[in-house]
Amino acid sequence: MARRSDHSHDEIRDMILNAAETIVMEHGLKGLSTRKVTSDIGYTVGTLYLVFKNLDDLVTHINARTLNRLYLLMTGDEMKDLSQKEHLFRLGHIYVNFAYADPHRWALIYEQHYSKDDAIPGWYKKNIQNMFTIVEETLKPLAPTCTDSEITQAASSLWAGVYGICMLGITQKLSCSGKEHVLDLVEYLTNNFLKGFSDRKI
Amino acid sequence: MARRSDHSHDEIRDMILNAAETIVMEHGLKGLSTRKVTSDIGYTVGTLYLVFKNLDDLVTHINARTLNRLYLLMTGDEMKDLSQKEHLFRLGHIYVNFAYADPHRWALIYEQHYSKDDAIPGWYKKNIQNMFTIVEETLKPLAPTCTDSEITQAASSLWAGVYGICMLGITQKLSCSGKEHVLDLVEYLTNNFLKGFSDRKI
DNA sequence: TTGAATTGTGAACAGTGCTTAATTATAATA
DNA sequence: TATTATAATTAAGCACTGTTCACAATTCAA
Repeated sequence: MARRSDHSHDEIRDMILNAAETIVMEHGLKGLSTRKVTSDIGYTVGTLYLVFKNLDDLVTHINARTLNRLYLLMTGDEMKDLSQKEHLFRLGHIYVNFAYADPHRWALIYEQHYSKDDAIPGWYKKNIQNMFTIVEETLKPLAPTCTDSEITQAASSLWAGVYGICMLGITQKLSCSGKEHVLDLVEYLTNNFLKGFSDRKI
Repeated sequence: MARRSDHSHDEIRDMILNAAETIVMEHGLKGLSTRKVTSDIGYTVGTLYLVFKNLDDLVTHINARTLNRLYLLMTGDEMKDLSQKEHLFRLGHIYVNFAYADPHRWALIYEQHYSKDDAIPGWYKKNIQNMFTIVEETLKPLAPTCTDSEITQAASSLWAGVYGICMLGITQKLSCSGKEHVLDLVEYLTNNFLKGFSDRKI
């Protein structure tokens, strides 16, 4: 049994996050339990509550990690030297591939439903917002006369759309749910959307 | 305690579905438990398992009801005498209003994640497909030269997009999540999509 | 009226999130 | 070095969860 000298507070925090992530990747949210996580790292339940407020809090931190990973991919070096249109299509491509690479971990972001009392932490909301901001920045050059609020609207609707296709694909609610088909759908949506978006008259 | 003469098998089935629906509407999936449902109708747990395979099966049947209700709205009388474009916008309008009228009951459709062993029942898959079919039928006249498979692709991507906007709106993951704003986003997506869809050259 | 068939129960099992009194190991002090 | 104080960790316990199944209650048929 682990004693306190074995690991620092921060080490335990990381160990819990890693173990929890592994469980989620293999068995989804359903497989995630406080006892399973802590026994996997050689501790007992109580320890988890010294580090995280509760299981929901742990999930929030897993999701923050996931969002950060996705953010890094969406802003990586391979995104340089692309036309703005190509840039947008690449973003969709990255998103779908990310989701299909680890469906459980990706879906966890959207499986967490906060009750009214226990609101979404502000710092976490920013993590979500960051993704939309990338899309906004990509859309801006495609319609230079657009107001900021219309850019926000465009990014919101397009990216929520990309999410929707991805989610219905992964949860088998589309007529055809393979990754390649979902990639096609995202490209198709983006393409049609862009035509309307670029050609608009103010 | 209820005795067998009190209610027929089918009556109990309906009572369970009604009670479960009420719980879901008020407290979401988290509030739904076999004991709560059955005690609400004056029975005990065991009875539920005489009527439904398990809790997942019950949820599937709640969702089937929800999808049927939505289907009726999307094919109702008020849908007649509309231009094809108006028809499509009206579908989006109905969908968003339906989701916001009972967020928990609507979200339940997408909260159910089937494991690989326990696949989605075929009859239930048809219920999902029906919704996409309505969209397909509405899109067809807007691009008469389209192949069936492209119509399917268009309906899938657009409607999954509408779903995505709705879900992120209801779960507070958009910069602005009010119903009116979500309605705007759906209209915006549909509008831009349609421009690309109608103007396409084959 | 008796026996068979059906209907419903509720205890039991193994699990869940979370709390907390008690215990143990370390660090600081005398 | 021995003792005390502090912090880390445990393990038991609470009120739940889904699911099963031997049993009891009720109805129907003979």
